[in-house]
Amino acid sequence: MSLSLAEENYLKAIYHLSEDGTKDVLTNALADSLSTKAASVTDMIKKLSVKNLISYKKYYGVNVTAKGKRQALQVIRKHRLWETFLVQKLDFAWDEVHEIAEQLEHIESPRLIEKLDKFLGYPTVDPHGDPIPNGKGKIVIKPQIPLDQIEEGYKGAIVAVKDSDSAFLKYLEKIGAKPGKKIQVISKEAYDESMEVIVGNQKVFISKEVSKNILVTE
Amino acid sequence: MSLSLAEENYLKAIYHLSEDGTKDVLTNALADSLSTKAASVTDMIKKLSVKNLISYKKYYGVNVTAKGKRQALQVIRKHRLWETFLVQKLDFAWDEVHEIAEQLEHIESPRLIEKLDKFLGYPTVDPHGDPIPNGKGKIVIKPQIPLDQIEEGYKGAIVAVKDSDSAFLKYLEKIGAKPGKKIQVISKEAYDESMEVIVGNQKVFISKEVSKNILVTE
DNA sequence: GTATTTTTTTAGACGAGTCTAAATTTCTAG
DNA sequence: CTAGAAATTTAGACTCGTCTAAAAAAATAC
Repeated sequence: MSLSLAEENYLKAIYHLSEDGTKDVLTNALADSLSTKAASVTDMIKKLSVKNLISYKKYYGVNVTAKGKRQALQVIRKHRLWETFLVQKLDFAWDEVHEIAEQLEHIESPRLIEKLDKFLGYPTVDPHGDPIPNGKGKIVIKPQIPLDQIEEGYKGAIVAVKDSDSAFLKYLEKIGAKPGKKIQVISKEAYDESMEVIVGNQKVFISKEVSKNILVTE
Repeated sequence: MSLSLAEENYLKAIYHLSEDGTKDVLTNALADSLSTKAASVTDMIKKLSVKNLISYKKYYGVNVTAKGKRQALQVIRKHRLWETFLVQKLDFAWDEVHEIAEQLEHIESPRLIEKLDKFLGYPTVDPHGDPIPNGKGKIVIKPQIPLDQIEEGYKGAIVAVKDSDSAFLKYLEKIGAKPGKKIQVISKEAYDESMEVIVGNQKVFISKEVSKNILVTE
């Protein structure tokens, strides 16, 4: 019983907008997120509801069921594995891969995903640092703290970045800051909370604007 | 002006059934090949015709136009590059990749295909030995002769296989015969045209049934 | 060269997914 | 607590790709 492309996209959007199933999602929010109209959302919501993938109470928003969550996580797993492939193997920049992965995530072949996962060395995070659900749909999240809450003398590594704005990603690229890289905090300015850090082996100054969007290990 | 999934599939089928644009394709042949009904074929044919991708005269079959051929070759290029990726990088067997490539060939991103091509080292043939059209849609074909027309003493290499039946491919796998492998003809039996050949460094007997489906260099 | 069979096309319908416009329900200001 | 605003749902229509059944054209048989 496999899902259509549209069904997968709705399910994924609901899962994300509900913040991993914790909040209910409103019709208009979903319409905005999917660049469609509220009427279309209502139609699709009814279908997913009949299939027991989401729970829906008229006028009060929707959320994924356990079954829907499983399916959403499979799509997310595929999306993030493909993004990892595009960046690591095909040499795409982080900010170019989203649209392509958006297409690739709908390819149906469990064997393909298994083999891709193996080929990539069973990665646990994608190029943005977002966790990749495993084959059973489990997400293993390492604790991650925004860099702006870190004190002088810290040593650790970047695990993820929050903002996915292209200009921001390009800036990070330039200073060599990407998930997996080691990072040290040399000094922190009390006045504006700007920091001097070592990332890779380069010393750089970063503003609070930037540091709050970089997530690091404990 | 990009094509829908169905349009791409029709175009590709027409191109293949017309033997690269040399013969006209009949409605029923197309319906069989696409596992659909003649009425559906007629409908789609009209659409492709309006878009100038095929030329169509009622009751007399269709063929690709120059524009349609270009598009068909792009899809075929993508299909064969993905098959190559699946076999060479993800370690699939030849006979498992067709259906997956059938999905992957519709992913739209010229940059993706360029980068995939580079990643694979600009291959000229896919795992079945079929030529991969280049970025401009040109096919570079090496001369290829069915092995059953070859005489004793020949030394050359396998360039392709004709039959794509799974059992046949598995048999070839077993005797180590795949495109790129060197092959020598030790002896040929006049009575049934069976042959003794060395492929790789293994000596094997093959029937005419098999040899006529193996294509080799001049 | 007419009759029968085969192939192709047309006519009309359907499901998926979307839309606009109108109706309904819920929210919110005063 | 009620009127107006905002959000959501319903009604009806459209496109895409498909189908079945019937009509039309072409091929074939005798």
